[in-house]
Amino acid sequence: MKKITSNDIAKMAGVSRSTVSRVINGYSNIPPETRDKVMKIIQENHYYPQLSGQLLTGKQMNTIGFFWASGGNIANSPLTSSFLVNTIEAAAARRYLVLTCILDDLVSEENINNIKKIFMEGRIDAGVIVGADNNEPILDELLGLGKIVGLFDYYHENEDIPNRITVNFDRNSGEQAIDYLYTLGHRKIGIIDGNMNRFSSTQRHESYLRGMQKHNLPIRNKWLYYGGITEESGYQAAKLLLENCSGDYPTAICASNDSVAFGVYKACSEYGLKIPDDISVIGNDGDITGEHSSPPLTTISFNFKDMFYSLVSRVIDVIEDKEDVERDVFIPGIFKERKSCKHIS
Amino acid sequence: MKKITSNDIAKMAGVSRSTVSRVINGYSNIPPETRDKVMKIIQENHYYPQLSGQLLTGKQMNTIGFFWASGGNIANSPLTSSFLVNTIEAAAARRYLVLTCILDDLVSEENINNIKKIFMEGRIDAGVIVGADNNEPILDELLGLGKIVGLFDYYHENEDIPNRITVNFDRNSGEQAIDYLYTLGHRKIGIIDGNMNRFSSTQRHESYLRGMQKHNLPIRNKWLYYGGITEESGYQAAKLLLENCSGDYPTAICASNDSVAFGVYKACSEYGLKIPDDISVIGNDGDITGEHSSPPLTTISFNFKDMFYSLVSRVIDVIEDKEDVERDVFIPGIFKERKSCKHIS
DNA sequence: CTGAAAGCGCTTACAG
DNA sequence: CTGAAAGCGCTTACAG
Repeated sequence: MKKITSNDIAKMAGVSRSTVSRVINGYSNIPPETRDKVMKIIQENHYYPQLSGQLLTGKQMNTIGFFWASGGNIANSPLTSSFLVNTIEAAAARRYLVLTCILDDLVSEENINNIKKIFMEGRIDAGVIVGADNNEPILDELLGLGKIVGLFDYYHENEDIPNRITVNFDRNSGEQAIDYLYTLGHRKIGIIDGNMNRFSSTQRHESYLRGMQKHNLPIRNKWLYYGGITEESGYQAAKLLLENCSGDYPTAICASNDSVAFGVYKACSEYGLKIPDDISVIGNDGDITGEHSSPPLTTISFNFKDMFYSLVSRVIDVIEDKEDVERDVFIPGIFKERKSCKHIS
Repeated sequence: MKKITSNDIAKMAGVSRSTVSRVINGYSNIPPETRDKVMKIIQENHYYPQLSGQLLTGKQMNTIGFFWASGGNIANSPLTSSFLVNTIEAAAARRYLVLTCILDDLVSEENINNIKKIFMEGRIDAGVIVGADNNEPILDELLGLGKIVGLFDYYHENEDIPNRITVNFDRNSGEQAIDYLYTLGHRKIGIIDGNMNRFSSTQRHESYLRGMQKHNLPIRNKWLYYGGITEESGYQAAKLLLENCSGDYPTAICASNDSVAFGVYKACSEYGLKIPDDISVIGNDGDITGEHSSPPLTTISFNFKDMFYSLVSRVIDVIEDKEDVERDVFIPGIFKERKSCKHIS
């Protein structure tokens, strides 16, 4: 099956390639009869202009890259796999396609070469990167080369880089959690942080501390631990906390994200502590699994669909040279009261 | 930032474009000094050959398309979102990228045009389509136009189309389920089918019937219902079954897939029937959620990762003109005994 | 070992 | 309204 070109169509229709091209691209100055004649031949022959030719004459790819930049399996968590799907759907709404790439990190030479190649050889008009630490050199390199990159959970203060687009979690969700616990009567509050290489985790950490200070609550090292992004990491951290506070348990624990909160659940259950009767737990993210956990997890929830739509549509705005595109957007959290926190006297 | 071309590199290095191209493509007849000189300039300038130029000289895209062809949200189920991830990883192992596309159906004119365009304009070397019914005209059209398409859960007997690659579930899992239930002493067995537009569902249906006949078990209409692919559909079907059999309950129910089985769980619980004490349930698929359901679901499990690796690697074999590529592969199920079936006397 | 030339499939000024 | 020509960025015979 020999590939058919605009030349072939032109010959069959008895016109020039220029005219074929004009018909395909909807030029107005083509008489209807010519147009119909050419279109008929095009359809009969299932002719589609080849991307290769179009690209060379300046056409865009209409494709954005989605890079999952952080080890672990994107598929295992409904939350993280929704990131990809949201990206695909947000792009489709603007008639863009998505080239997907799963990388274990942004550090190995092979991965760096891969991602750079994909950007540089003109395969994509822009890229969305998820799961990057806040200081990966490859990001600056891409940006320095003029590539448009959209980042989820990434932010640098006081830097104005027009081709860098970000979407982030609102930075006050920690304080929100503390306020709520304070209202419920809690004064001894423990904190389990997330992965401190991620922007959101550092912000939540600081926000927790701000909340504690505001209410003059003591910040005790024995109630403060580093977790991570997985349930396991939260479990390990919570076990340490419960083990090392010699019975002087906090009455509530703030978890930097919902996975960590589920780890806290597990550790508490091993220590015979009932949630929320013996200890209250509050999460961050709003993972749907928290609706069905027992008890259902009180959390600060974020609309990830909105976050990715915001990110992707601004990235596409920049591709299309729109003016006044907002570079950095923070999405507010929504407090979801469920059953994991209890009023104490 | 003006885009730099091989011409620019050639000038800077004091050689011809031909030589630059030869260096990039690793031709052997280049003296090391020339090679190094050119490479240095290339790296200093972050030069990457543009895909647009390479494509025109016959280079492949090294990209396969992943089309999710069936309404509903791929992200909601860990099972279905793993399909995409498995495809991406299997492709990456062969140095292919994946262009993803989520379609609600393969029927609307817009979707058909979209998918056809992606294939025809040379954006992808082949496509993998998941969730297609067994008789979508667009599939035959694509195949007829010589496009390489990989299909999951799709099969036509007695047809030899070299550019159609399939991977399917082994067709005896229904019989396996019946055999097992028979061994446990069950004689009154109900069946809830899946989406009968899918190849696997029809095969499971027939396989159940074969199993019943083999053991001379009665196939009663009142114990036989159509479900679908969702938990909700299984729930509705099971409710009908329990409602309409006037108390003459089957002692066991076969569910065409695990989601349907969870729907059966829900319906049984509403009817006050305990699993497995009052009624046994056996699924199909091996969704990990079945490990944690209560009771854990006995099922015929399939290794979806293997299935997608098999599919993708054979698709790539065909792209690369390898010989003797197996067109149709059936992956055997693995019986997973958990806690949802009980021995009865 | 290496350069000049042709060609891949398009689109777009340019000229008429 | 429409065709001939130039050009986009590469690679690959061809010739030397």
